[in-house]
Amino acid sequence: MGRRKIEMKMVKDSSSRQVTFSKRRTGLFKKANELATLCGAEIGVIVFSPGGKPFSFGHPNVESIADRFLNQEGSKSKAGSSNSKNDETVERLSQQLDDLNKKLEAEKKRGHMLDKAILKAKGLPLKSKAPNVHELSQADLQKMKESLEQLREKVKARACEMEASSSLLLLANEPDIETDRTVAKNERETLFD
Amino acid sequence: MGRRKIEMKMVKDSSSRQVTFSKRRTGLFKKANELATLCGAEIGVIVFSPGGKPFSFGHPNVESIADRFLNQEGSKSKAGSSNSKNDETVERLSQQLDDLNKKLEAEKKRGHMLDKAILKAKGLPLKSKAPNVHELSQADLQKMKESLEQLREKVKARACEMEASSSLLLLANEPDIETDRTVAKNERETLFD
DNA sequence: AACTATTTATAAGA
DNA sequence: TTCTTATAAATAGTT
Repeated sequence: MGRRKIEMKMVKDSSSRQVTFSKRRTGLFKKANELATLCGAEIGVIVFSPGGKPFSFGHPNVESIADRFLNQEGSKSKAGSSNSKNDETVERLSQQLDDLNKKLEAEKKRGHMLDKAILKAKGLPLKSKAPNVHELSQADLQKMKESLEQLREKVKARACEMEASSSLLLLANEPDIETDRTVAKNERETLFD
Repeated sequence: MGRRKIEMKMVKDSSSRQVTFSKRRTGLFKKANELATLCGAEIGVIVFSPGGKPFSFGHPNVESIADRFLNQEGSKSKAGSSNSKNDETVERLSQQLDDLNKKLEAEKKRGHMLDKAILKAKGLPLKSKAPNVHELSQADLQKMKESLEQLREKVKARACEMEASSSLLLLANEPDIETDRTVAKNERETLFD
């Protein structure tokens, strides 16, 4: 695989093993997510690192998958009426979690591409003042302008959509949640440099 | 992937979806096995097909992994209540939700900044017919044009992702754009210098 | 954390 | 379905 093929046995060097673990765990979760998305499957993945640290991926969430799997034969029994409310809560939270996860994924992807686009743009010349500008037809320029404006609209629409759903989520679930500006700042302060 | 790249959405055709599910489930389990082997990790993977049929992979076995995962937190306090397990789950999910909400907030900021950049771009050269356009070289215009054309091709497949970055790419090439001083400085002051 | 040279995974097609 | 194959994706080694 990759730059070199590796033997399928325990990686000896502890440091390399940690790196491999991290990379492959990420890859595994991604694959699991793709399988869930493409096929509508419900998936739970639980990984304990060599150090015993737990990681998990779940669609819609690990707990429900694990429960369902473990109780496949035993079926449900002790269904007290006091549990039904909690069950509903779990179901609702799970759905919200799933939804949020999807949105986050989309946003992260977009952000990453944004980074790349900006880096690319920085490398472009732009110094020369061109005399041959007229070789592009006015029609071309008009087309470009229109496209740009369409894009603006789409971007705006998307921003609004996100804001709306976020607000809804907050209202429905955490009325007193606080917006964490610190996280926002820290996560992207090196973006545009 | 493969012969063609596919959209990351539910495969519509039921037959194709079944094939995809089968292939990717195999691939996922193989990856899980490799991770366990290479890193000495303990892994459990549970998959319910769209039809509700269960599949699982475990190293050393799924049950022990699932048990360990479900009980690792349940042991910390109130063990007497019959609702404790559900309560733990709710608590866990709530925490995840909270965390995700914060991350979404952070990502949303990117969208807002995009908006600001685009708003700033209004009243830029492209809007007024010609004068400022002459300051762009033909090569630059050609690049912009090509970017737009590439963009159009990709709109179908990646509607929400490419348009934003492409817009910014075009805007970033704009020599007359101003930075928005009202935004916190470590967020974007050096954006378009 | 980013970068590539390669290896793997896999979507279509036979 | 299983096999093939062209192409996309993952990733080992490196910086």
